[in-house]
Amino acid sequence: MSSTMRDVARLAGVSVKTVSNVVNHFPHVSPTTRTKVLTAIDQLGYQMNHAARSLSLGRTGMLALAVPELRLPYFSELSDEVIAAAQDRGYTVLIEQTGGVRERELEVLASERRRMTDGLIFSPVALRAGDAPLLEVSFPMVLLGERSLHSRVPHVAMANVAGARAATEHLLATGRRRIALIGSFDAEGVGAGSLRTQGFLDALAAAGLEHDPARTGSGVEWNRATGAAAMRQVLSRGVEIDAVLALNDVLALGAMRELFEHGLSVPQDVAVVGFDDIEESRFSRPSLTTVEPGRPQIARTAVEMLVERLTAGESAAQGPGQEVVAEFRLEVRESTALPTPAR
Amino acid sequence: MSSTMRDVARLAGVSVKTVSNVVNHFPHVSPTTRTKVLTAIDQLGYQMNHAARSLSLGRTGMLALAVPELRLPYFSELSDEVIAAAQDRGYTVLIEQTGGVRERELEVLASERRRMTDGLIFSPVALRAGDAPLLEVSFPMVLLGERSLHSRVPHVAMANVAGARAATEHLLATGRRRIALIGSFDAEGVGAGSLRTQGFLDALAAAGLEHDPARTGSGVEWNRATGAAAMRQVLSRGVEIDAVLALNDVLALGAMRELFEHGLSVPQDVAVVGFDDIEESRFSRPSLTTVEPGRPQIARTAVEMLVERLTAGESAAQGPGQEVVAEFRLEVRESTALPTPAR
DNA sequence: GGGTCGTCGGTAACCGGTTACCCGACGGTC
DNA sequence: GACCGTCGGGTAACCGGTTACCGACGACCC
Repeated sequence: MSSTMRDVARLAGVSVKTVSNVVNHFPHVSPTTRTKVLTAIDQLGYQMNHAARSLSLGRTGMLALAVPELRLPYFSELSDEVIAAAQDRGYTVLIEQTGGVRERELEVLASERRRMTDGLIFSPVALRAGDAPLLEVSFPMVLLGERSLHSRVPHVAMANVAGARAATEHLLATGRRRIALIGSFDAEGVGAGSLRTQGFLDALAAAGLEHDPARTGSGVEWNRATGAAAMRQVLSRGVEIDAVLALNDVLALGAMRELFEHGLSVPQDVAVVGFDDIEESRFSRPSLTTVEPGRPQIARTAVEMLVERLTAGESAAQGPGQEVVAEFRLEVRESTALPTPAR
Repeated sequence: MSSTMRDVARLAGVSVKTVSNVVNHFPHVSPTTRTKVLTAIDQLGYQMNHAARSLSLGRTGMLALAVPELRLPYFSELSDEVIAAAQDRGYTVLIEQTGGVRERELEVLASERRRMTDGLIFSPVALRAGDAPLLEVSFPMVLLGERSLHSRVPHVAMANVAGARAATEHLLATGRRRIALIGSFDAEGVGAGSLRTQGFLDALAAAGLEHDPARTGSGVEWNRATGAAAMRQVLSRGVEIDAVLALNDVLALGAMRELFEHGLSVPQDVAVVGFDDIEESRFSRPSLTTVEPGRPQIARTAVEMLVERLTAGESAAQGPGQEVVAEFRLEVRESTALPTPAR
């Protein structure tokens, strides 16, 4: 069907080595020879066979990115950024979805696709503390997540505790005292949920306040529907609230939706804060105050760390479990605005 | 580093052919032999080298999906559905982004990644009528889009004209007469924009109405920000409106946001309809009436058509440019609700 | 009991690149 | 004019699977 390097070599009257030298931009090829080869390639419409190259080199040029779900805005935006960063370094990204389910997250580590990619950027959300040993894998991997889970695997973390704490402090600073917590997490989990909750509780404690469990709306899956349901749960208990901290933006958006259904206005009656800074939060009504966790930096850093491992050769193994914590920023928007003084 | 089929064969005391037979689930392998081989595989932790297999078989087991942008909800949801459908058939999906830019869409057709995948599901949005010949490619491809662009390439289309017409008729049926059109498109384009606009105009014409160009808000890039800007444009002209048809959901969401900024309420003052039925539209405030274009069916059908081409062998070339048009459904939600009669 | 058929498994060529190693040619030096 | 160093370019082995072809062995039949 398609032509091979041998065909090109024959047509150009050179050897396969020379063709290889040309396509790989090796030095030490005379201009005349180069031209001959390029002409032949053009004439035959030659395109390199990627499988053969991979087999020979022992690398595929692909990185895998494993995320819970692509349809969650945070992860689709993250994927976009990872793809861009990888592209800059000559890598192609293969996305895998785990559904945020522990079994499927563990499967990712042993998947057949590990043999199709040179390395993995893995964002687990359902693994537990006891799973740490399973992360000691033999292939290059960079984790997106919390330090609690892994010992010697390099990873890029976000400031979950500090971010949630800052968000909560912002609510406190604007006079709110009865803050609902929307979204929960697997008790054995070590993911963002427990850390963000920690930051929330820390801020309350520092202000001498205690969290009333009746103000917690549970929802392990973080999407709009569970956000709405969790909010409904809290409201149905008849407990008074003047603010909401949601564990992420989509939960917050679902919660806002539910508040409106109940005739409560944001931010006049209830202030709302999210976490993630997805694009939608800038266009919701009202726009959502949220924690920007440094997602572009996370994507870029993860790719850089992984590519570095890949190109470092033998020295790769020696590297200690590197950790980078991205810088966060609180994006204050309408959902936590104070009533105008004039009022 | 890792072990090969030869190693397994040696340890199991059989030949590579037998190992191959076992891992590929060929019949005619005695249970005892199978067990020996599986034990050896287990013992060595053998995993097949994917590149070698691809080289030998001449297929990679990967399908490419080229979309404008993953961060647009419509495409992240579509990607999820395509990945699921491909997985069911044993294929892995590689996502490529074109940014909705014509040059990059053309690049996709010649990309190095074509050699890494067995086929392509391509959703072009910026190609023009004159580009049709460029789509006569030598590799298996299924297009997501409009029939106007391609002659003999199999494709899966959505009912853009009929869907937009139904949406517009719904607005007319609820008494709206001064409908703004939000979003525009490349005049030379043949994408969804022109077709949806066509459906809109058709519906108006059928009702004996004419569209006032002052009610068109332009925005070629379809996202929330342009939706808001387009709405602002229309409102700033001082022209009266009682409804909005946006060319897709994110434009509609941006437009709603802008209407609120101007103190207009939806649906009391202005009714709004979108197109795509992204998940967010069910949770916006108010929830958005929209056209559900049959996206799951589109994803499934596209994968089925492509896989069929791939497995059909030589007969593949003979197939005529198959076309499937997905069934749409108008999802009526709050954004077009009639004021309650009691009022 | 010998021949034939069917089953199971071995051998080796092949997929299409990369690259270690080698050689030939050419320019420069004494 | 002979020798040496340098550099462009050729040959062939190798990456790790798949598979055409072939041989061996057991069962079944006459």
